[in-house]
Amino acid sequence: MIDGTCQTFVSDCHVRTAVELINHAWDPVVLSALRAGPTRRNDLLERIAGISDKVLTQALQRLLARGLINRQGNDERAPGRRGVVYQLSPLGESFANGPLAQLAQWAAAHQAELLEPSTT
Amino acid sequence: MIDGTCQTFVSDCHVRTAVELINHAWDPVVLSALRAGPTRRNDLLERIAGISDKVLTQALQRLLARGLINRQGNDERAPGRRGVVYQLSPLGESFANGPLAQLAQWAAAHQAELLEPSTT
DNA sequence: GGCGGCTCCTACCGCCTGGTAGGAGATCGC
DNA sequence: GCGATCTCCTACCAGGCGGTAGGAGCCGCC
Repeated sequence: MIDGTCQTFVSDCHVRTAVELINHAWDPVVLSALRAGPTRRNDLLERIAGISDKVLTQALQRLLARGLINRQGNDERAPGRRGVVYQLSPLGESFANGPLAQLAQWAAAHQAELLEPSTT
Repeated sequence: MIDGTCQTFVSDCHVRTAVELINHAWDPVVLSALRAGPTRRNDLLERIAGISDKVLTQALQRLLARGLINRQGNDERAPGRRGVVYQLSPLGESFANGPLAQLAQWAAAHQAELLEPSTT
């Protein structure tokens, strides 16, 4: 997907590129949680409140693969290693503090106007 | 979901609120396509390139239900009515031109740095 | 050594999104 | 009238995300 069909200024295929970054519902939440600084996996599990063990692992792997976060403490994923710490990469920081934060701000500002399809 | 647990400034639960707006991959694409102005359904089908008939209908319904777009030309959805035109509501405009556009801009600017998990 | 905590994996299952196919109803043009 | 076009719906299906459960391997503490 997302071929080079981008005649319009920015918002035709780049939207899809952007959407892929937040397609997995939990990824931006993890990203946002990491804005507080380097965090261990278990702390993320407690902080994020609602995320499951597996989903967090997958989200971290996706974000790692995308280069949005780094892990520190081990060269490879090793079970049991305790010093493992995840943190935002410069790219991830730029994303989390830029568009992601603005998205959240917009949602916060317009939350009242948003008609939720589920709220009858 | 998204209860009032929002002790952190903006980016804990508002992120989830925001994510719900773009959870359906095609919604922001449709929204972005509507930035060009009021458009008929069939024109959207051609313009968006890749969207299927059903998905467009569903996306339009979701966006309508959320108040992000309006339809003009009929009071109710009526099969066959030709004058039906969809356009951004003020809320949708604020979203499409604000955070969504910035998201796309960020994606455009950092596209090269994004390692895609699928690109080998 | 024994126990618990931490990280990570797998297998299974349910739900939802998106794709395909087909059709209904209405309008327009001939 | 008739066909073409447009809007919208339904049914079915594949794939993926997320949740649950269970377990493996390693570490630190007692």
